[in-house]
Amino acid sequence: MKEPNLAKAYDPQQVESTWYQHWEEQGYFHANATTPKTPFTIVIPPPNVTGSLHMGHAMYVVQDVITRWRRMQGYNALWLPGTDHAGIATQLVVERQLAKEEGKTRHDLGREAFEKRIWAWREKYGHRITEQLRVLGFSLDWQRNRFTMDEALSKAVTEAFVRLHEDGLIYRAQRLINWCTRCATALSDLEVEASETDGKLWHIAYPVVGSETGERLVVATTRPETLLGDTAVAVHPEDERFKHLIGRHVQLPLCDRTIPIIGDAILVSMEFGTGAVKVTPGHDFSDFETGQRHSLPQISVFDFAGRLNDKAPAAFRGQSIGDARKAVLEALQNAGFLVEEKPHKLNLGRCQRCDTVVEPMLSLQWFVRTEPLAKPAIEAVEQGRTRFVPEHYTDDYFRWMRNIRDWCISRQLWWGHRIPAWYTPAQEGEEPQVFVARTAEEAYEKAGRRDLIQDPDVLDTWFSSALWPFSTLGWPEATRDLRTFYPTSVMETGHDILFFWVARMMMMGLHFMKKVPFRVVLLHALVVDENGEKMSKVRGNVLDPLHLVHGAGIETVLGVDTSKPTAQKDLNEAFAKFKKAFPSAASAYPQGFPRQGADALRFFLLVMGAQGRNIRLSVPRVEGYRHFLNKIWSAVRFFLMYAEDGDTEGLQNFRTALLASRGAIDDDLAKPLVPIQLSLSDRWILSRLQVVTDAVDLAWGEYRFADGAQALYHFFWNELCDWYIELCKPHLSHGADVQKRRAALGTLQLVLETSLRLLHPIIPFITEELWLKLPRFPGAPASCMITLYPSADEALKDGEAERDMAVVQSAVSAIRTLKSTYQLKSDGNVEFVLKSSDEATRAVLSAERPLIELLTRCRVADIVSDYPNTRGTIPQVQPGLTALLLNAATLLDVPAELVRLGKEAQKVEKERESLAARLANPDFVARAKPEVVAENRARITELEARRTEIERHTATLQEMQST
RNA sequence: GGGCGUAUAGCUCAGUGGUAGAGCAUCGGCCUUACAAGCCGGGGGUCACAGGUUCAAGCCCUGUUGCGCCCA
Repeated sequence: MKEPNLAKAYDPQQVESTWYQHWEEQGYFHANATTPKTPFTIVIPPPNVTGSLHMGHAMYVVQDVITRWRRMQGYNALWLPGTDHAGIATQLVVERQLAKEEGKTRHDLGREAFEKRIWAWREKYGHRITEQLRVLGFSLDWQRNRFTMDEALSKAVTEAFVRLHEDGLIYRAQRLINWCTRCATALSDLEVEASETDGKLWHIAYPVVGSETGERLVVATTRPETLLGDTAVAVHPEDERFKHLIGRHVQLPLCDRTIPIIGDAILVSMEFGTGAVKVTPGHDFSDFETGQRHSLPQISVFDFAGRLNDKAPAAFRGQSIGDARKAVLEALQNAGFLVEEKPHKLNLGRCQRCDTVVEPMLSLQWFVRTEPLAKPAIEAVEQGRTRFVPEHYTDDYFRWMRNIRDWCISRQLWWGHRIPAWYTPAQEGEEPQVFVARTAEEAYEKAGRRDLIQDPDVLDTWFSSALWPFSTLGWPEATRDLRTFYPTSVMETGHDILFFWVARMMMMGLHFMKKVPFRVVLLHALVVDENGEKMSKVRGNVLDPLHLVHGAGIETVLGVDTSKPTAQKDLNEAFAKFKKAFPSAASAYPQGFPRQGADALRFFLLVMGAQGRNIRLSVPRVEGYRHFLNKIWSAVRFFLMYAEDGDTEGLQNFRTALLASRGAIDDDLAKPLVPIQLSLSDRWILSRLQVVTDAVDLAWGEYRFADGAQALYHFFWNELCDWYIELCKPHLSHGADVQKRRAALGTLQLVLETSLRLLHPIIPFITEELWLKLPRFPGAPASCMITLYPSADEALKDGEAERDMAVVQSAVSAIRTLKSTYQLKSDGNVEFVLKSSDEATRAVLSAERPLIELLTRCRVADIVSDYPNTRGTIPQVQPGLTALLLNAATLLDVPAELVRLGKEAQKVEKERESLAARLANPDFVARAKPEVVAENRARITELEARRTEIERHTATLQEMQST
């Protein structure tokens, strides 16, 4: 034994500070497009360039596991990194900075200067996110790092736009679109989030024109201010109350217009409100459609800044929409048109970015005609060329694709890809002509004139993202990368961007590349707080993954600025929110988080990311996985204490020699000169290693990461550490037999080395550190990450060893239970007899007696088939064997022992009865699978034996009690 | 309103028709020379509810309820 060259305890800081740079410098992350190896590609879902790391990015660990696994399996694995330019978000960030630092707006600067400003900002801060991805150990090929605003990718965007336009799949039209008054831009349907809001429902009376009875039609509305743009009132054509009014007109209150009463069964529900609906095609999507059905005019009464325009009556012009509502209601009230006002819950569309209520506005915008693009994208999934994991997302995909609406892609921003369309200058009474071209020159040529004006708008960021799987590989150029790595293998992302992104990549990939962009779409769970609520800044339930990785004081965790005078108050408020969202973390870490390390966080996310449910972030559980890493650390440390530096040659050949000795390698030269004498525990752990290797292989292949990670956790801790390491100790000690020592040391090294490789994709840092500490031989790879991923050796699977080991474990746990129940000392004087009627069991017990004694620190006095006089003993009856504590007369509390045995008997009897009932059922015997019947028979036999055994001891005790 | 997911130990979660499990927490005992970030042992369950299919249901089917998400 010696002091190993390894710190006593695992320290994530020490382990994680250097490896990443080394890996990157060595080029291990780089995929070469010219190797003959089979390519395996993942393109990263590009994080927002303005962003910083959040738990969603931490989930990229799934991609890293897949990539590292495939790389180790010998694939030419490419994981391509990049960021997107996040049009609105980035523009907002820089505008805010400009306002704060210089009190200026972007208009003060002008477009060109503002764009320069954003680029400068990007230069300064845009790399934060990529640095943070490195902290988590992600094996991204940084030589291929891409940004959606790169020259090449911008070219791809222009090319895609022009070609889609040529194909008739992009058009410009005046439509009702979603308008965010704060961001001052159009949005696509997806960027609008519906949120239930407390509002009111107003009943407003519209006088019927020419009614002799003074009849008034009362409509119900949640938006009275849009009344100014009404162009009809609709009732249900079957509604007996109003049927007679269809075709007549009403006087529009506050305006000197009359509007028709129409019958429309689609828009109007007779039960809702008053049964009459005002129709405002200029400000409501369903009204717009109604207007189309009835050829109604569209009147816009708001401008793009959210104020009433000159189409509204003079009294309201220039007011904000909110003010106008109050003014309209007041005017209606005064004029006697307001009938009723009651509370009402309504769904409001809000801007995804800034939460402002979105206004439907009539506007001239660019659209993608999606239906023809969706068709092949639907077929590709129907035919299985792309499949979803978990599978149920397939239905969501189909549903959305089959009801797809045209996609508004123009944005009134300054940051993004400028729309490649040029117009002739506006002239009285003439529509400007439109020229779509790759460059201004091309447009001039097409137009035959030079005084064209380029469209000021930019494209939706998601438009460029939709091209990501091929634009990042060089499209539209026919590059080597594109040939090699497209279609990509797996797309892994959160299910929240299935429509935003995945569906659109499918459409664009198929359109431009004629091949699906990816074969598998893996949709992971979202990371939520302990209550299952989505993390959001508003709720104050966001945790920064890096605070867990590096550790952080409570002020940092809560994001409180301690230099402010209100710091204490802010801290208290933030902590209250934190406590609500993360009760267990708040009680365990009131002062902040200790350093958990990237590996622990990775393990946690992977093991919790089982399919079909969200991941509730539990900091104590992350810590639990750090403890597991410490366990791995100390197990390797244990090995290093015994490993001898000079012996590496023998150990390097251990596996080969082992397999040759099993006949699994047909090579006499590989056979060891001295046979390898494996102990039962050696054979057992080697067999278990093969089983877990298979399990992991299966799990990764099916993208069941939780299963694989859990299997490895269980194997390493509960089999390798809890049993094998304890069992091999006597073989490693100084007095041990040299052959046994060699076998144990070789086995331990083999198992550790293989385990580290199996674990590497999950926890790359610690496995690299430890793997390199193991004895190495010349020619070995320089890093764990470029070794071969293990696969099971069939020759080392050993059913006999597993059965025999189960006997040993059963005996050990029987003795331990008694020891613990009776609080016996571990002074080596406690004696047991092991009893089994089965000869094979006794043989195993005899052979492994020293180990049983070692593991229990007790003496096994005898191993017998029967033990007639049990007076003065205390039994622990296990399946297949009984352990008897000897010389227990003084300890024995007869009534208490009777209770203990009684409970045991009850448990056995309950199970025996249910089995007996099952076996007594002729249908079961006749119809169940034969092996199940046999299993049940064997089990009932065993239970009966145990029952008899317990009854015998009970009888003895009762006899003792009565005498 | 439509769709999807989910309900299992105090908490977080596995469980792929055939003996209900893990981690954390809890209780008891251990500083046993790899690891107290540890070791050993114990307690803890009407598998949301109601029906059905089956020889057999936590698992499959139907319905109900709670929670979450998506779409309108």
